[in-house]
Amino acid sequence: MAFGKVKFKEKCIELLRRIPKGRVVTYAELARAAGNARAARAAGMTMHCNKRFEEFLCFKVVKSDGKVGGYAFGVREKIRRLKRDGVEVVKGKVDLKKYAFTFSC
DNA sequence: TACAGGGCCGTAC
DNA sequence: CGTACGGCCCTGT
Repeated sequence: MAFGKVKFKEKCIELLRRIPKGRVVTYAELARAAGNARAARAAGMTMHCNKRFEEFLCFKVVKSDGKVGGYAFGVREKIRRLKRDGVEVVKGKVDLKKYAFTFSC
């Protein structure tokens, strides 16, 4: 809302765009990179509300447990996009050990 | 300014 | 491994 501060939302977008192909990040990591490690919840909701990101990169964001979580267009679509990106999704979950990406890297 | 919603997280049992 | 509880945060009206 404020104009002076960098919106958490905008920050998330920037981060999402930095995610390499075939990689995913957790809401926690995203929120953390955005500035607040505890804003994981808000991070996901923020995207959902906007659901108009550059290319709906929100599909690259999953839960800390590896579950794909939710998606504005449906989990089904989210999984499809992840697979198309090279991320293997099994039982609605992703191997964070393989695809988890950190902005600190 | 205040309220409520929400795609969550981490811990505990 | 699954469910349950509480807590933290951001955005929109």
